[in-house]
Amino acid sequence: MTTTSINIRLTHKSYLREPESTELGRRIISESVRLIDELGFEQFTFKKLAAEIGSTEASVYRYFENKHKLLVYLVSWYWAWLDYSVTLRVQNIDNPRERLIRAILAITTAAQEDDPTVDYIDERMLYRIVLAESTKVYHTKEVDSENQDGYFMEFKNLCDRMARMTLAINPAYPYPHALMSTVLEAAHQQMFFARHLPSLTEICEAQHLREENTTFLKHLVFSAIEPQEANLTT
Amino acid sequence: MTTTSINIRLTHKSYLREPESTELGRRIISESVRLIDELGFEQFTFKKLAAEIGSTEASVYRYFENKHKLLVYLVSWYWAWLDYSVTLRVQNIDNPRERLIRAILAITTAAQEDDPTVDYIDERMLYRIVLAESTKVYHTKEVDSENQDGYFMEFKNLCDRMARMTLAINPAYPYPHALMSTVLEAAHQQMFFARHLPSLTEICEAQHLREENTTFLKHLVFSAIEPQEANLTT
DNA sequence: ACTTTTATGATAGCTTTACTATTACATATA
DNA sequence: TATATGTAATAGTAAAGCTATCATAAAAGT
Repeated sequence: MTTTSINIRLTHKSYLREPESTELGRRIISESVRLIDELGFEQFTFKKLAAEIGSTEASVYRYFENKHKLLVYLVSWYWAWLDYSVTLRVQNIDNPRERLIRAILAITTAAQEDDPTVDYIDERMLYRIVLAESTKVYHTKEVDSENQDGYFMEFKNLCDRMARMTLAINPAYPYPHALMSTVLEAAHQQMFFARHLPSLTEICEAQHLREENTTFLKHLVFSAIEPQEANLTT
Repeated sequence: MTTTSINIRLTHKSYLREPESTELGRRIISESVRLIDELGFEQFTFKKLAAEIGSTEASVYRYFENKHKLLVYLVSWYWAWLDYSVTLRVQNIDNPRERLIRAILAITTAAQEDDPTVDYIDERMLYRIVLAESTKVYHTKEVDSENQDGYFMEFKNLCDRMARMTLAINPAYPYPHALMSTVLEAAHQQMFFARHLPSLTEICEAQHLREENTTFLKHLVFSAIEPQEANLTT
C-alpha cells in the first residue's frame, strides 16, 4: 500500500508538543476539529475535548497552552494546506491569467475534495471552522506579539503568492496584497453569509453556491487588475 | 443653547433596559467603549466595568444579559450611526457616481470627525472596537436565532443602501450586495491590517492611511461595476 | 400625604472555565 | 539495578459569568 505522505509544516510553534508525532496528539487535533465544528469555539473547552478522547484536561494542556493557541494551530494548518493546494493546481501552467483563475478556484473549492491530505484531519469540517472562527486568531490584544512569533505566516505566504500572480498579469496594479487579503477573506465571508445572513449576498445556498462565489471573486479580481477587458464569463 | 439631539435608534432589543434613558445606562455605554478599547473584548468583564463606574456587577446585568449582547448593541449602534452619516453625505447629490463616491468616503472617514453625534459615545474609540471586534457579533453558534431577532439589521440596511447605489449606476451588475458586504468588511480589515499585519496590504500607517484606503476601495468598486471606464483617479 | 412601583446598591453564593501543582506510573537508558 | 524521562491522573485554585435576596432611595400614581 503506497500512501503519499504529505506533511504540512508550520513555521511557528503555537503548540507545546508536536501533535502529529503522537497518537494522543493526533486525536487531540481530529477531535478538536469535530468538537469546535459542533459547539463553536466559545463553547469548546479542553475539559469537553478530554472527555471526548478519553483523556484528561492536563494531558491536553501538555500539547497546547490554551484553546486559543490550538485554534491558531488549526487555522494555520488550513492556510498552509490551502497554499499547498494552490501550488499544486497552478504547477505546469504558464499563462498568468490561467494561473490566477486556477488559484481562485482552489480557494473556493479545495476543501470539497474527497480524499484528505492527512487522515486524521477532516478538511471539510476544518473549512467550516475557518469560515466561522478564523478571524478570531488575529482579533486579539496579543496580535502584535503573536505576529512577531510568526503565527500568521501561513496566511501571509498565501496572500503574497496570490499578489505575485496578479503582478504577473499587471505589474502596474498598485494594491496586489490589499486586493488578495480582501479576496481571501471575502471568499470565506460570502460562504458564511450565504448560509447565515443571505440578505448580504447574491450567492445563494440553493444553487451553484461555490460556482457563484468563484464567478463573483474572479470578476472582482480581474476587473480590478485589467479594467479594459474584464467580463463575467472569464 | 441649541444642541441638535440626534437619536440613533436600534430596531432590535439586545439590551434589557434602554441604556440611553438613564444616567447609569449612559455611563455603562461610555465606559464599556473605553474599557473594551483598552483591554480587548476577551479581557473585558462586567466586574471590571462596574468597578470603573463605581457601581456593581448586578446593576450592569440589569441593562445587558451578558457582554456579548453589549457588544451587539455597540456594533449595531455604530452601523446605524454610519448609515445615518452616509445618508447625510449623499443627500441633495443627484449624480449616481458622485453619490457612491461620497458613500465610500463616509465609510472610511466618518469616525474621524471631531464633533460627536451623542456626547456619551466616543466615535473614534467605538470605531477601533468595530475594527477589532465587530465580526465576533455574528461569528457565534447563535447567529441564526440572533439574526431572527433582528440583531444585524443595521448592517444589512447599510449594505442594502450601498447596493442600491451601485444598481443606480449599473442595473445589470449581478452582485451588488456581495460587493458591498465585501467592501464594508474590507474597509475595516485593511485599516486593521495596516496597523497590525502590514504585509497583507499596501495601505500604510505612515502615509495617507485613509486616503489610500478610499482610493483602493473606490477603484475596486468602480472597476467591478463599470469595467470600461474604471481608473485609479476617479 | 401616602402608597406603590421602580431603580440602584450591597452582599452572598453558585457553577463553569481556565489553568497549575503534585504525584503516580511506565518505559527507556546507563 | 538505578535513574532519568515522558506521560497521565488527581486534585486543587482563581477568576469569570451569572443569579438571588434584601435594603434603600427616588419617582410615580392615587
